Amino acid sequence: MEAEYNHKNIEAKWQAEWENQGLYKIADMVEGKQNYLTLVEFTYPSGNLHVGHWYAFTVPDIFARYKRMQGFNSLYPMGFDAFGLPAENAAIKLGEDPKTWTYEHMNKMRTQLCSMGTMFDWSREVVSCNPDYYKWTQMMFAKFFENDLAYRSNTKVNWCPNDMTILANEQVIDGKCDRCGSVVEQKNQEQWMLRITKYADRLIGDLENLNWPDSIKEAQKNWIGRSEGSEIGFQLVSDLPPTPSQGRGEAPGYITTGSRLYKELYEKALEMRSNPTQAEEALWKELKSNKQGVHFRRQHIIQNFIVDFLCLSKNLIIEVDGDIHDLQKERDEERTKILESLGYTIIRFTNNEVIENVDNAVRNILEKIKELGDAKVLPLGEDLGEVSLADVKIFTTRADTLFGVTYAVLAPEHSLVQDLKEKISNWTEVEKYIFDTKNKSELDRQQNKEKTGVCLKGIFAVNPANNERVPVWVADYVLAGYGTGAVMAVPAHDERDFEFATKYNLPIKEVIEKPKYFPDSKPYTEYGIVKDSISWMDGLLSQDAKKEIVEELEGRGLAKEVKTYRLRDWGISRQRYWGVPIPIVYDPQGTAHAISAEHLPWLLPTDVDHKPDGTAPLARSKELFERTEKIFGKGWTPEVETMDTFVDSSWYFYRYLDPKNENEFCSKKKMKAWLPINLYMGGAEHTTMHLLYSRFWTKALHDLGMVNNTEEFTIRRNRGLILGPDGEKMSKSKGNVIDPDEIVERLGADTVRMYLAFMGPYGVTTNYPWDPNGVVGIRRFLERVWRFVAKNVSGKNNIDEPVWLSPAGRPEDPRKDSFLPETFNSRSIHKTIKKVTEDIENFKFNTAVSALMICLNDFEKSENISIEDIKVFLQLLAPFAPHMTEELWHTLGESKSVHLSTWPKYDESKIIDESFTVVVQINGKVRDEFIVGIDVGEEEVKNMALVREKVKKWLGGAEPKKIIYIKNKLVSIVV
RNA sequence: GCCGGAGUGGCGGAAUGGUAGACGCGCACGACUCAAAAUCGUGUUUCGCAAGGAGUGAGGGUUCGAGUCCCUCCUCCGGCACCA
Repeated sequence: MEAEYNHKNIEAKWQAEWENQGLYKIADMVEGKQNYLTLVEFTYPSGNLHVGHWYAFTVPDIFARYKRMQGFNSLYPMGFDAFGLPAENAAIKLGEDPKTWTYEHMNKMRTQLCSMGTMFDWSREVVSCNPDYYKWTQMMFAKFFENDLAYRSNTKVNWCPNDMTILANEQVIDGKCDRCGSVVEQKNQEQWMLRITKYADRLIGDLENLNWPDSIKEAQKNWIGRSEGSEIGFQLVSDLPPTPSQGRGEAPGYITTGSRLYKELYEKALEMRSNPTQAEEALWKELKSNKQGVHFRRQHIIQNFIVDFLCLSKNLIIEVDGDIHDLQKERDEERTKILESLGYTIIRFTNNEVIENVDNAVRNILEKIKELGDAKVLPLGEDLGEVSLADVKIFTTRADTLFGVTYAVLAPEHSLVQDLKEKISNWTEVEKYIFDTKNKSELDRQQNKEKTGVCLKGIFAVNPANNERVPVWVADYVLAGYGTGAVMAVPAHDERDFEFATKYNLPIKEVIEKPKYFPDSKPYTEYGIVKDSISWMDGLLSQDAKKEIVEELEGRGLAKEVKTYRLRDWGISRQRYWGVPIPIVYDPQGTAHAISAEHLPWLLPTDVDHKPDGTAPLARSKELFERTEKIFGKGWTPEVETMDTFVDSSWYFYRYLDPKNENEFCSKKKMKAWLPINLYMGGAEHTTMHLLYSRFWTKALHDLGMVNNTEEFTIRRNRGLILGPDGEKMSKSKGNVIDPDEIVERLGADTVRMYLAFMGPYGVTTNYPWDPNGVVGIRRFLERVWRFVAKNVSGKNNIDEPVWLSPAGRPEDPRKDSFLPETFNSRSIHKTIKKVTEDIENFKFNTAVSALMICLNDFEKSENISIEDIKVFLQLLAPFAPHMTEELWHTLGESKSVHLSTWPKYDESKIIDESFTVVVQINGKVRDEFIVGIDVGEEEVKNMALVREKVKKWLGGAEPKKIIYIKNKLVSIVV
């Protein structure tokens, strides 16, 4: 045995030897062994291994090796996610063919990966760009198509102008392309979609039983974004002049809007607001700066009343004198003129009446209406005999605020906007607004959140709860893709609506108490008292109120409870070359047909210039078109788009189980043997992408009868990143990149593996900085192990007889009690077995390494260590440092691989200490400690504590009130 | 803003409600050496000569006892975000 640890020789030697032996070739089934599948995400053949790869692959390898030694038939597979943009872009840059580039880099990376000393079973390698792999990707897509899980749709898509392709929502980060960072544009385009939304509920529900971190579960739920609410029908009406003779006539009560009068007054009010006096301006300012301004709110409500009550009747105007703010006075003359010319009566309340108590003011108003007797108010839509132009469904989770609606908003893309353009008097303005919004990039939308919108003049929406007529706006703060693309705006209870209403001077109406009226029931609103501080999204309104309102409207067919999702269907079309061709052909009429299994794989053509120009390169393939016509007939054309690579990675793990199968993507038998996957370790960046897609894929395959399970990833743990020594993300520009090849060359793969395991707990998303000194510390440890074995073992490696390394410590009969000699070290090794085993189970590789270090420290201090103990130690170290331990294992006379040996078991009786340190606390502070034997009883220990000098001193003669004894730990004395 | 997670020495990090700082790095001193490196040994939260005191982001609370449990707040990291 060499005196010095030479990692280069050892690692090269054993990697070759293992390869020779086929040590890591794992059978599908082994008699008497349970299968255990440890999965890590297969890798992109970027062409160069970085520290991140080492962290991702070598630490889970420790786990897989440990499981194997524990007696499991442990599989740890690897493959290449070989289609996709980076490879393609790199190839283009170098003027190469993506295929050549990819295969070259895969070869290079395979060699690099082998240098890690992992137990990857390369006989099961999966390469997503191989036709015998993507054949199955295509087959699955075709099945999805036939079962309405794949469809073509013209939607707004995220377009990356640099990569010249569509991106999925998941691939847009902060409005930028997640690959190249370009600002993503919005574009309308046809593309292939997968109906992941159909699985939204199951994707949420099935999270329940997965052993995944809560953070991932929450993130997925969040991403899917289910919210439960109601869809409520609002009628859209035009503003035809009123026809007083029609309608319900006698029903007394409160109405607000409707009729030409409303229109006139509403517009007048708007004008007032858009062209305010100084006093009004001051008020708006106050509103904007002090959202909870009571003073304002009061006044504001009054103002709303003014607007509303202005419209109370055909011949009655009720007005609150607002001269305290100089608001109304100024306008009085003008308004009175208009009103009187229309033949209205004006009733005026003094400002004091209102300001003192708004509630009373309201009541007074109502009283006065009653007194007048003939003040008749007609519900809109009925009395006017207006024709409904259209129904618009809005989505809300706050149906309880229905009585606070003061306007409605349609998304600019909403189809009704186009449908009603004849009725919209300011169409030019509206059209321009829509055009402008369309051209906003995703980034613009996200960064510039100043609300904008245009009123659809000539159209009103009718609130079904109270038949109130409210104006309709288009605004891009309402998203076309969410809910129904239309909302009811309740500025008093929604911050966004509030902001918008404030900007455009729209009324704000607060619903304070449970609303009590519908057109058919008690006809007034309880506005209640405005409290001093009410927040915007207050929780004042109960679930009951919500339920009541929705039920009432449901009864009239105007509402229904619905669930809506943030999740969009998955757009998989890519206008790029290096991907799976979508297996669809179009007949001469343009109807899409899935390509049947006999023609799969539907090969990626090679006769194209694949430089991206925004159109699909496959469209330029003569061969592809000829092939299509040849097989399907004249006039048939191929689909020219390729698939998102997340499709490839959605099912790759199935293929590991049956990589050579030509008839099925994976036999059911093999699935049954290996699935579900026991452990899936990977990067946090896949939380709402790969992990979600893949779960969907499995469920879809399951529903099509193609796989057994609905979830395949039993345990998932996300890992963090390895940062540069400066604590920053590694990047060339920062010059903090650690090159693993260089470190492996200098210190060895075992050192790097073990250092990565030692950095901190695995399976949490903490990022750890690479410490160049820290890694040397691990190297030192391995050298110490080497020297320790070399020093003690030379010439004494007879494995039949436990060898006592120090003659002085040799006992009479080393096998008296067990096959392991009874020594201090025996206890030490048993403790270490326990600790390392438990820590690996919990992915706490760092403390497992620490336990091994402590064990070696003990060994070095000790006089006599048996060969058996050393061997156990090597076994425990083997998953971490597979090469070195293999070498030493053989040095100790073993002929079979240490990695095939059985994980040692500890003996509980060997771990128990004979004595322990009792800590004495007095009033919670540690004052003394002493050692007692394991079998000393509670009373005795307490008494021993009480008579100790230090304890007496601290007690100062005081009588203990209470003495608490914790077995084998402490005595706590309370005075 | 919402949802997760985390705040412990100079650093990475340890601690079933029971001696805070295991293990490693770094640093200091010592041994070996002509010397250096390597290696080995000793020490290393902080204030204090000591006895002793303080100490796990801040402030409260529960407890004989809190890094750990509860409440309020602050900071950092990750995810989502005009989602009605």
